[in-house]
Amino acid sequence: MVMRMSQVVAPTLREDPSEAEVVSHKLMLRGGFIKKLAAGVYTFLPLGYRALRNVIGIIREEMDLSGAQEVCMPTIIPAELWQESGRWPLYGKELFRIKDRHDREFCLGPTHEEVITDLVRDSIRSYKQLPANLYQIQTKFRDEVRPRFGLMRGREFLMKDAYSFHTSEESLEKEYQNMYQTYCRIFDRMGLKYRVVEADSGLIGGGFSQEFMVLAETGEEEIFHCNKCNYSASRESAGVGKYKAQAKAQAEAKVTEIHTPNAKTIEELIAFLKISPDQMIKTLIYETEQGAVAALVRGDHAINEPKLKKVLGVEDLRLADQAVIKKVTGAPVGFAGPVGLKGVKIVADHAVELIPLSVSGANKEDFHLINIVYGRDYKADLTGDLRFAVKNDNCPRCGEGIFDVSRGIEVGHIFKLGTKYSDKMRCVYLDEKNQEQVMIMGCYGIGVSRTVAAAIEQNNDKDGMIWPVPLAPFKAAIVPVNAEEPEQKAVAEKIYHELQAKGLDPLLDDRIDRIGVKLKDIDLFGIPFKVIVGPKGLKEGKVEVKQRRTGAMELVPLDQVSEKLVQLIGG
RNA sequence: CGGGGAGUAGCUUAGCUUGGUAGAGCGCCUGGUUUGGGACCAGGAGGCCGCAGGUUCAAAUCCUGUCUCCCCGACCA
Repeated sequence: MVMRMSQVVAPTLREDPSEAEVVSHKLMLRGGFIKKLAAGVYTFLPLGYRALRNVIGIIREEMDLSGAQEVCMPTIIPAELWQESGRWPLYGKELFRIKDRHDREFCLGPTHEEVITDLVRDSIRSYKQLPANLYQIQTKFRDEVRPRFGLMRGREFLMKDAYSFHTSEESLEKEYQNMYQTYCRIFDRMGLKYRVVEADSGLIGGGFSQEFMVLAETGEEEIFHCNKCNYSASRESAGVGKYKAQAKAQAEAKVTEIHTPNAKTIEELIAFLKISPDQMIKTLIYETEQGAVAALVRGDHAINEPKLKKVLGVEDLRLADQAVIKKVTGAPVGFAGPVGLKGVKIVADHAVELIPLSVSGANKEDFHLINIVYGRDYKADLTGDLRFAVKNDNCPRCGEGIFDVSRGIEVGHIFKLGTKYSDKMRCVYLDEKNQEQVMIMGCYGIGVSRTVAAAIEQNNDKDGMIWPVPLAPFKAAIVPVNAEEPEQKAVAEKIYHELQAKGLDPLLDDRIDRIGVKLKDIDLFGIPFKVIVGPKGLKEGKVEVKQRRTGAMELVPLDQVSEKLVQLIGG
């Protein structure tokens, strides 16, 4: 097949479409890579689909190499399976629910633990068939509350999901490491800069998990990493290490009640009392299955509810409403504090204990207390790490370094699921002793379409995308300065066929357009190399080879062009 | 789901306050002049002004409802 630009369906735009905000979204729309059909639902046009196929190809090759087997499961899933796993009522509105003509309930699969578990429990009976790792590359649906940023957070998107089944934790651990290595190879091959972080496993459940983050200034996620050791974690799960030297409280300063009319928020208080937020105690009243609790964090910190759950050992946690707050503290919202608080468990973040003289609500409308000393004026029933980490916090792993923060885009996530699904869905096998055992599972995802967006997010400039070679929709574009001039035309065609013969995936820009227009488009597309065929070069029997990323240009004799590109593209 | 904003040609948009023949730039088509980084001239095609009601002699414009899209927040295997 000859790829001639004059025939490629790529409706490019000179202006940014008003619907796009982030750079990858703008560029893909401008380059005619994708077209929106509905919020969070996109068509891939030829150029976009070529890039997507490159991503798919690398993932598929590496997954196959890892020993995983590809399958393809339905996108439409009967509700019964989800009821069996218990997720039907839990998953909420994000689950795209539909009914068939007989009023039977289904959902569009947002993830496929249920389907794969159903498959494996019926297909695998013996320990001799384990371990097994099955994967698919398939469209997923999540009715996101707010789809945004183009392919970054769509409602319909392409995902690679793999599920492994084991007879032991050791076997799972081995496969988990295998997947870890496989993921590293996948993202290395794509030429993307990424970092692996420890993460919270969220609704999918299970224990330890790691996320693969493509680094980009514009990433949605904050990544915390130690400047001394190799600890790195997502904002949700980053632990806060031990605090260093603490100032001793001045015991003589007595707790004093201050009238603070209308000052309910931290901002209002620091302005009113002329203090800094790190002197404040933020007191949040929560309801749990064990009753109400008062959680304390420093005024400049944000509470991390999953951490709070862990420290308290509760399942159910929600912020108390006004009535409960009034009952617990005796004051309206905004005046809660730990001093004199009775009848609720008090749980404090480590940082709160260390405030020398702190300020909090007085549990009395329009009053706050100052000069509070921990241990003298109140004591927490429980202390722990309750808050989101911030830049410069101490590393919990090595205790030496502090956190740097960078931004990234989550493109991969690997989990040890354990028996969460196999247990509920009775996915069992017979072991050597003829005993029935529940399979232990792992689960490994890559956001395939999101990876395309992430690659652009990481690699672009004012002129457009800059594809890493392995992902580029075309590796090289041959651009005659004047496509109507016979010599240029002939030379361009010849080079085109040479490159194609060498499997270099070239594009021939045969459009009858001014050179500037053609080059602008090719740059926008992010094609790594351009071969410019013009009269100046031809006089000396040469063409120009120009690199998209660096702008570097080299004159290359005609008979050496294909060789040169083989060398540049790397075969 | 809460707050904000926007729907006018393929794209970017003006017009709306103060109702009276729907405009521009880009792109597209034809002809000509050009031709090494988004050319120029001339001519042309292309609009249910998101949709539905209402007010009015008359609605892109005013009123009501509704749908869609975007942004911030909450949410996010």
